[in-house]
Amino acid sequence: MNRILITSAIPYINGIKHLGNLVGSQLPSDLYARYMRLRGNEVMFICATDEHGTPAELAAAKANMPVAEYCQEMYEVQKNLAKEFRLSFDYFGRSSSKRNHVLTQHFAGQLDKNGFVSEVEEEQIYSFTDERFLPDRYVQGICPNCHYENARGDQCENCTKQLDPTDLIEPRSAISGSTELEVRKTKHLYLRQSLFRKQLEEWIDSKKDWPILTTSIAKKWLHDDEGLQDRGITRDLDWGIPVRKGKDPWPGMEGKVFYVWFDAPIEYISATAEWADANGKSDADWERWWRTDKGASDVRYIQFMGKDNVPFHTLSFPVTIMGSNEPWKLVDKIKAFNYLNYDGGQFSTSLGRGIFMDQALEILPSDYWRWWLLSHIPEYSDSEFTWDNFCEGVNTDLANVLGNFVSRVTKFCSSHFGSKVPGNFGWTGLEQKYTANIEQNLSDYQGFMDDIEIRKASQSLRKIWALGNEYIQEAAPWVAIKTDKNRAATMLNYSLNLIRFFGNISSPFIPDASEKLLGTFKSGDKPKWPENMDTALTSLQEGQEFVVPEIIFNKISKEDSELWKNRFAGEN
RNA sequence: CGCGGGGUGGAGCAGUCUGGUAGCUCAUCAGGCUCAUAACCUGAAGGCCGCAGGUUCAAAUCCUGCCCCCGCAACCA
Repeated sequence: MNRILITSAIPYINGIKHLGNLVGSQLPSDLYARYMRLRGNEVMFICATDEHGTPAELAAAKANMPVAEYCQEMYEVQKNLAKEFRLSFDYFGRSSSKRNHVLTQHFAGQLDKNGFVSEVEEEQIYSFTDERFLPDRYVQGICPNCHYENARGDQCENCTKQLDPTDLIEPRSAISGSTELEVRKTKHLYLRQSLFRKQLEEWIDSKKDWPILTTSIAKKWLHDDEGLQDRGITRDLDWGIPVRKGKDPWPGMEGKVFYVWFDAPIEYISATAEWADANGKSDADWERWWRTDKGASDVRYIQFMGKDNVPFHTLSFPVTIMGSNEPWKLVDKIKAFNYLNYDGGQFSTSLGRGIFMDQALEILPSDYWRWWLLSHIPEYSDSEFTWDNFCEGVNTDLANVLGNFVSRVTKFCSSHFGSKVPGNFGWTGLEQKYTANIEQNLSDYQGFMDDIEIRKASQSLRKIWALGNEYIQEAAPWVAIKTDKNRAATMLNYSLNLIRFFGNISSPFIPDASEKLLGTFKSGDKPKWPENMDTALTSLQEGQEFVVPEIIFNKISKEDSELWKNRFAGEN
């Protein structure tokens, strides 16, 4: 038994996430966590909400709520949606937790003590109307280069020129539109990442099993321009973790908070501590996952995230860990994903374009989404959600191949033998042939899951389901029943065992359906990974009762698909 | 010459590292079955692997140049 620590990138608090967010980190990490548990490993699977920063404050203001209250509410919403998508987190924490405050301040103190923090005086735009400093992106104006009217303070999206907010002609606040701005001097803490360039490069080079996407993004930031730059880790905001050196105040930094990207990854650790608190465990119980001096040296740690998160996880957060000079666990493997687009464009929260987690569950159960999203996950390039592809995938794989197999077997069996498992009067070469074939595919499936090759794993699983139909077609119990009832009984015994087998191996992808498949036999079994094929396919007792299940997956009709296509097309 | 990813039969993808008769799923067509959710099974047709050169006995795969699509990746998250 191995110990596997799994974290999903933590979703930002300002609203309900769309399917692109879901498929980029939470869903694949859940797949892996479920698989690893099924294989008998000890798993700690952590996620949380990422609650700090300007967008959270603005979203709260828009909702006319105090920011803490807003976050509390959205946390509950996200937590509940995660549950409905069957995301099996051991703990779903909050980056605003007490634990994270303490730990973030602790890391900052350690980094400072070790000389990896510097204080930098810089100029920032302050808006009187908004009563806040504006991040570069929230300053708009006319581009000095191309005269585009809505250039942002970090970059002009029209001519792509990189800008400073002070370059803009007629600058205004993107929040209020106010032009009552001034440049103010303000002091911030910088993380001296540049000192770690060599160490980071060696560390990244030592990782041979990371996706190209992960390493190429990391390398880009290591080598671009003058190489890895120091980064500001504090902000002039109200909502966040107050800047402190461990437990002590930080002179000159009063009223400032840590930058979200500094405290967000630390929440992976803090959330594990929150897990311990919530379950009446001791510090030792969470530290054995994170402290290599306290039992974590045999832990394998895997992170899941979208490509936009990669620089923080390959560079900044490792620097935070390394620079602490404390024995915290570093990540072993980073699995990063590209983006999922929606029907020819991007998902858009502001335009209401695309499908959001709550809406998805209004129209179909989670397994439909889980299966399609995972089998089409943007693993090696951006991929696209279209209703035609979605319906095709769901109807073919889930309804026609898997669901229909269960129907034809259970219905045929109950009409000829009653709702009891018929006897096995001995396998022939046919059963042996299919067993061997399934075993081969199971071994592929297992290999792909171990390597986190999700699309390939889904193809192997699908192939196994299809073998059920191929078997029953070739066996043709509807012919055998006329002349040799025992032979027909054996075929159905084998087929019913296949249903149970499918239930056992499919649960990482489709946990609810998996439960239904196992529930067919009224045994209340939990999914269990098959260790031996012969045993797995002969495990049902003769005479054991089963129920003919309701339709497990309904097909999606053309009408529904058209209806949904229009509903989610967005405003424009 | 901003950077990264991608360009393989109608659609979605694998194969490219480690050159050697181009593979999978879906859709199409034909046949079979009739237990089943008009489902299932079998077979066929369909591709000069973005373009142009080069290396080689041999290139989707290696090298050079070019074209096209997607994304923006720390100071929004």
